[in-house]
Amino acid sequence: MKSIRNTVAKNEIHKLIAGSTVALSQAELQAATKGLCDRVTIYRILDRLTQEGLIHKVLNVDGVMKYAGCADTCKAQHKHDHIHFSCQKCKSLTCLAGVEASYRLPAAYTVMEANFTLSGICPNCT
Amino acid sequence: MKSIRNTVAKNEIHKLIAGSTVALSQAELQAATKGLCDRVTIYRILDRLTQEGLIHKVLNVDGVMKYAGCADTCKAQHKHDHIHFSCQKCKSLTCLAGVEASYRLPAAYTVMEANFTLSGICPNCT
DNA sequence: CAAATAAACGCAACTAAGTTGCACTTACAA
DNA sequence: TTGTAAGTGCAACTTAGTTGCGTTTATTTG
Ligand SMILES: [Mn+2]
Ligand SMILES: [Mn+2]
Ligand SMILES: [Zn+2]
Ligand SMILES: [Zn+2]
Repeated sequence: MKSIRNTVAKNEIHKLIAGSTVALSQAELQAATKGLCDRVTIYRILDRLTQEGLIHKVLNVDGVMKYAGCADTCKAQHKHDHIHFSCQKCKSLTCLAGVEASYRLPAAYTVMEANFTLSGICPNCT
Repeated sequence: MKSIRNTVAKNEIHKLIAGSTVALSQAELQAATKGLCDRVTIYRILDRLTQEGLIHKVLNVDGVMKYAGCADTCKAQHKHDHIHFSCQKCKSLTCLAGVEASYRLPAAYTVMEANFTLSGICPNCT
C-alpha cells in the first residue's frame, strides 16, 4: 500500500488552492510560492492532491489546466458537474459551485465526466 | 480590404473537415494529407476557415484544439452552443449538433461563449 | 532515539502544441 | 499579362506538461 506523505510544499499548495475563490494553474501557483519548490514538484503535488480527492482539475478555455478545491459537500461523494466561468478580461476561472447544466443526449452515449465552461465577463469585470 | 484566396491546401482541408463526422486536430489533418503542405500552413488555414465561418473550434478534454464543420443551419447565424462528446476509448470528438444544455447562472455574469464537452463512451465503442 | 525504506524532490532532458519572423511563391484582379 | 498582396515553407521560439535518475527526507519500526 503506497502511502502519501505530508510535506511543506504540499500543505502550502493545498492551502493556496483551498483558500482561493478561483481555480489556479501550475504557473500561478509557482508565482505565488516563489521558489518553495521545483515546478515539476508542483505538478506532482497537484496530481497527488487530485488523487486524494482534495482538489479537482478544470481545463481552461486556453487549454491550460487549472485546479480548484473540492467543496465540503464533495467529501460525501465527488461530483464535479458544476459549470465553470472563464472571464475574458481578468482571465479568472471560477467554479460556479451550485450551477449545473441539464441536457438530454441520445442514449447509447455513456457519460463519465462533464466539462462545462462558459466564457465572457465575470461580475468583478462588469 | 484584405481578400481571402482559394488554394489547393485550403480546399483539401476544408473538404476533410466538412466530410468528417468527428472533429479533427491539426495533427490528424496533417496525417490525413501526408505532405500536402507544412504544418504551420495547416494552422493558418484553420485560422482562415474559422474566420470565414466555415468551421468552428472545439477544445478537446486533453487540451488539444479540434475543428469541426459548421452546419447548414449555422449559415444563418453562427451559434455553437451544442454539446460535444469526447470518447475515452476511440478518442473521437463529436459535435452533438442538436443537443444543447440549459442552465441558470447568477446574473452579473455575461456569457459570450459556451464550451460544453461530455466524455465517456461513444455509441461505436459500446 | 536510530536505522531502514519508500515517498518526495531537484534537475536536466524531452515531447507536443502552437506561434512568429522572414524570404519566397502564387492566386487573382486590374 | 503582370503587379501585388495573400499564402507558403522553414527555422526558431514559447509554453505546458512529462520522464528518468540520483539525492533527500518523512515516517515507520525496532
Ligand atoms: Mn471533489
Ligand atoms: Mn458555425
Ligand atoms: Zn470546479
Ligand atoms: Zn461542434
